Amino acid sequence: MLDKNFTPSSDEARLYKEWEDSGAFQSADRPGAENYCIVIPPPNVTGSLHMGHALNNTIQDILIRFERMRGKNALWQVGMDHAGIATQMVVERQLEAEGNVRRVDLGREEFIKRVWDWKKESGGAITKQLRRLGASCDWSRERFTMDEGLSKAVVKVFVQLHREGLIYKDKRLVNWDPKLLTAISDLEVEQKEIEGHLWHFNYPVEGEDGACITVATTRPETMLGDTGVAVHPDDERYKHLIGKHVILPLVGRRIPIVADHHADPEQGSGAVKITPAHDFNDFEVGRRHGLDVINIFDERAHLNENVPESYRGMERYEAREKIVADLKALGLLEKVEENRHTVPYGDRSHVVIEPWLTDQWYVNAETLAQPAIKAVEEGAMKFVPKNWERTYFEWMRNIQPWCISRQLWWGHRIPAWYGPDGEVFVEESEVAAHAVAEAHYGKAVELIRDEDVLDTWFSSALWPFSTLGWPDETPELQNFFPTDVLVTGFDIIFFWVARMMMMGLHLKQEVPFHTTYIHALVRDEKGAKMSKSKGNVVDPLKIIDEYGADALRFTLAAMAAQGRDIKLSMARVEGYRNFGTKLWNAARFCEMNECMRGNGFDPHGVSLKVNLWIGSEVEKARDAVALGIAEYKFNEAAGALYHFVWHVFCDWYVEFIKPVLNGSDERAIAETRAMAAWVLDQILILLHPFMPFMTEELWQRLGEQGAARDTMLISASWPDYGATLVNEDACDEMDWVIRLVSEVRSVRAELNVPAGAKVTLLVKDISADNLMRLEDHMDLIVRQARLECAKQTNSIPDGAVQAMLDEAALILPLADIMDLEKECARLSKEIAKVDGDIGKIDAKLANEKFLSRAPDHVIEEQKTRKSDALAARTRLADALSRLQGVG
RNA sequence: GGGCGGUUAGCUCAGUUGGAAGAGCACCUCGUUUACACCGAGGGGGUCGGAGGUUCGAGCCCUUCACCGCCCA
Repeated sequence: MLDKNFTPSSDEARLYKEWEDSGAFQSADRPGAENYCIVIPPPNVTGSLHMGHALNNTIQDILIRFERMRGKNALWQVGMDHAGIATQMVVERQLEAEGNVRRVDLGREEFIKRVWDWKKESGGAITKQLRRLGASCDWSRERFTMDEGLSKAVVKVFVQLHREGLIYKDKRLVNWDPKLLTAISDLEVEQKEIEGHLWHFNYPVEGEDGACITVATTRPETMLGDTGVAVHPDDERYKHLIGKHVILPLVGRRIPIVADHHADPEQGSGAVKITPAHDFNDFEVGRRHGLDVINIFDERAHLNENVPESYRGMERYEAREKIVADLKALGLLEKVEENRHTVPYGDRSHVVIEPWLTDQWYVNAETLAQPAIKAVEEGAMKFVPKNWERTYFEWMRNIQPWCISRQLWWGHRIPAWYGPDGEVFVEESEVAAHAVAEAHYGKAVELIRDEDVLDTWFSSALWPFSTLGWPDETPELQNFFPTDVLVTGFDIIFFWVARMMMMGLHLKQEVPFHTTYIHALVRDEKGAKMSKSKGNVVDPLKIIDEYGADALRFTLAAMAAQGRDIKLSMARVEGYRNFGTKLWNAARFCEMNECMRGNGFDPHGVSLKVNLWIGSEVEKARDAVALGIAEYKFNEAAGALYHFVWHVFCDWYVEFIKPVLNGSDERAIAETRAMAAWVLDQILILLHPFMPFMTEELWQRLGEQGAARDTMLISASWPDYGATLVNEDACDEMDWVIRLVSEVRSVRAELNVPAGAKVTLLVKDISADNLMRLEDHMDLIVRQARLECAKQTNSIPDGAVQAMLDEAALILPLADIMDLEKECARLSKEIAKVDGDIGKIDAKLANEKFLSRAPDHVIEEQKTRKSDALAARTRLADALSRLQGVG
């Protein structure tokens, strides 16, 4: 016997283990079956499950469980990325805490060993958390971007792209993180608006006694590296100064005044100082005018030997204060304004990024982007919802070289070796590099390997095929590549989707997946983005603890409408937990009533109208769920399930069959028991992708009686009913019964008829068909509407209440019980409503243009509605006058 | 500045090709009817952000304005 509730806390872990142990997560090698593959967006090895992961993986799990049940050979390829910067930071902090050891003290090899130790012990906490969510990924194929195989892929790709000229080394300004001491890519920089200042400095013009040009800057410290001043060519204020020079204060350097469109006459003073080594725009201006490039910072953003001695070694903000003070002392500080502007911050270090001139490796993204753009234009890869392709195009069409080298130790070390003269040899191994070098120099030479590692996203870009075994031509690669759908958030389109597209198309000549489903961002219930600093983070594991994984999953699915963010509310989670309990208790009802599954039971063979009807509803629900999932409209699929389970199965079917089960017709009882058990099984199957734990538990528990189960639910087949189960006659009939019961209940409630009072229902003017329906379903109508009896009549007793059901008048002789005043009020209200309808319809029908231009069926519909409304009005008015007569 | 999205019931949100405004929660009334009070029955509640326009007909299409959010400069 089932308990009153499902207990997630004790059952979920056990069920998950049973699934995993059974091998159900592994792609079955079903001969002839279609292949289906999703690669997980690899979570970060340092990460832990947040609400975004919960949504992302719930959706993937729904898809994979659904396709697995549909008989596909389904693989959910799981794994993690090595998160270069984040992981290195974690381990460095740990070393510091343990004994104040820095990574340089350990040396590269020992440090890397420590990282692996850390990974073994505490890395990958998220994989356990994904299990708690119920994620049915194939753990036997778990991959890590630093694994041997994936590393091999990375090296191969680097060497190949280098040979093709698509990877090259260049000296450019990079986004330098002076805390982490590494370059980072444009995407890892966060632009933040801050309240700052705009300092106006006067630079004396050479040879113009006392004349100055005023430049405005938000970064005074960079003036030590100025090599020019730019003004707009059309700016009348400065035209006469173009070509002249200024003497840079504090430094004494003679630098030119150049005309460049970069200078905005509207901004600041209209003249702008140019520091080519420390500003991306200035770098371009400097290049256009052949200005010197003077680097004034070291790697920690302290001033270096290229500045006057008194500033050397100073930290950048310390230098800023001193420079402002010194210029002020010289009388060259014109003014200081409040100024709101954006400043670049490192997304990991949270310090201000310094544009810095270094040698780095770059990918020629522009070339690789072309096929990736084309693939989306031509529909080889589709975004769902479609509008995200605009974001993709926008970025891809303006793509910049991708800086892929990182000054870290944790990651894939760049396979480049340098000879004594700096000649570079890019090869797949050190041995190969030596061989090539020997051929180059004519003798064996010592080679030094590049110290840097690759951006983590470089390896992630290969994920859809490297995890399947590439560059080896494995069976998995054959079967599952290209994969089917990528499920991710919009914030990852640039980081990952775009780069996978570029790499997939370049290396495999195919899109890595045909669909990218972009899901919502999960926000808090007020709509704010969840963040640690705001303290509004909702921990999915806490929700799982309190309500169970099924409730969380169903909530996320139900709220995953396309194109809108999710504001997570606990009330919803609770509501869907209740939904689960509702189903659980319906199962309990079935169990109590011995609704056992029959061997070889065929729902096509039932004869009772209720059973024909519920079979129809099951099929409709199945189609709605399948369509919703197939179209990535998870909210619609979830809504269809919720409605069917609660408001069709529980509210009506279960109530309808009670009189049958308590009756004496053995055949009807047997049929209904088997049908109820069958319907419940269908519910479990349809709901399983959304609520895997509870459905599996019920599947097992209910399997203890009746026909034996062939499989666990996770491996059960999505239903194919063959010939349709939809029986429109049965649906119409039961719909009529439902409307009849609802109408009587509504009247009773409005008139405050005590719930315990059994009343008589009289029907007048009922059609022969409906009279037959009334008689056929007498038991359940009487029970549901709480009637004494229901019978046909030709006359209306005094003081009776009336309602309409299609052609029939429903009459409740309640003279003794009802509140006369209330009934008059109820009737008046009804009449007013009908009058309102009639008015609207009349307005339409009186409109000649409507009659001449609207389609016939619309006009017919309006006419029918009008005659129905008039008939109802007559009835109601008649009923009202009778009552008033009594009163 | 460029782009994208949003504004529908107290709250959170659906609304397929334009043809009678929906759900969940909350609220109110009634109810221990043998699966379920994490429940049942019934009910109230919306000038669909504002203003124009197209149309016989607009929550839906067009124009414009307002406010909110996000992304990119």
